[in-house]
Amino acid sequence: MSISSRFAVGIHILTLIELNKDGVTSSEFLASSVNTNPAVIRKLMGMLKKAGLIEVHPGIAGARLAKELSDITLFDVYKAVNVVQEKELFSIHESPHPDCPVGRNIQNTIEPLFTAAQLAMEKVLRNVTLEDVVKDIATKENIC
Amino acid sequence: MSISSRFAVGIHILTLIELNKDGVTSSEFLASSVNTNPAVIRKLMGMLKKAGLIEVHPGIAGARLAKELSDITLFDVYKAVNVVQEKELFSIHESPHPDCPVGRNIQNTIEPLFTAAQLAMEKVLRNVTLEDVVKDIATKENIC
DNA sequence: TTTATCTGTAACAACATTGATTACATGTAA
DNA sequence: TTACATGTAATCAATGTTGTTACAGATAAA
Repeated sequence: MSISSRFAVGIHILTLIELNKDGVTSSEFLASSVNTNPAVIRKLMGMLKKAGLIEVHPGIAGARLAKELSDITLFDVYKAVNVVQEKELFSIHESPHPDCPVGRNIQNTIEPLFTAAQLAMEKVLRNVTLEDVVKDIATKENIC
Repeated sequence: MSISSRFAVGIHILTLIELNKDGVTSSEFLASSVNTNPAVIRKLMGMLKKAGLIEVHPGIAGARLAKELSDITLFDVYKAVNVVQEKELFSIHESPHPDCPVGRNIQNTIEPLFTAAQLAMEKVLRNVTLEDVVKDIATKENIC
């Protein structure tokens, strides 16, 4: 099972808004680049807006970044699109049997281990900004 | 979205096999402790067996660990129960538009970042063994 | 004010995965 | 032979994802 591609698409959206900042980045334009439906993009834009990452207004075409590129980390996007809940990357089975020494302790024993693993993953995401992503694409395109 | 509880149940199974090593750990016994169906347990036991973590034989009740407790890491269990594929904790949208500078590069740019995050998470799992889990439960039960 | 165009959002379908359940074939030992 | 265990397939309900359609509401321009 994989984490929803909303995360990757969210990064795509923000990156394209930046690289197209001299133009109008509408949901249709984004949908074409991502290769999906404009309604899907608008739903994601709603999440990014709610998280304070972009500015977008009903009736007005286009979206703009609400923060500096270097102030937006992949973790911000990850949280914005709501793909993984806090402490819930891994799920633990409910209601193990309380009469068993393992059953009555397994959840409390496992939980901090799973949380530590999740936090390690999230720490990597915190250390990458959209600026890094944009620069990497610029390098690949030789427009640096 | 969460990683399947097969992972947590796999840990539960192995831990209980160890703590019940003087008895017979059948799928029914395990199912009772986990609070699920014996067939679910047998399916998981099949995965753990295939990964070389336990020994179990058709027609013979009970399972035994195939390795030392300290030689089984959470990562081994995680791989055994097949909850996350290599490089696929995060999914990336397919077929972005090749005519767009972002569309034609986003996958290659994002992939190593996602992989790094996944590896950081897995590294934590590699550093915890079943022995740690069993000891923690023993401590909680005051049977240390 | 009307019209065109955009965002915001809800409803629905198609699909995949999970976990539970049932059933039964197969293997083992008494 | 019998009792009981594992191995495994089929099915189902519940859930989440993604795509699609439709339409309400906001805005700007004619």
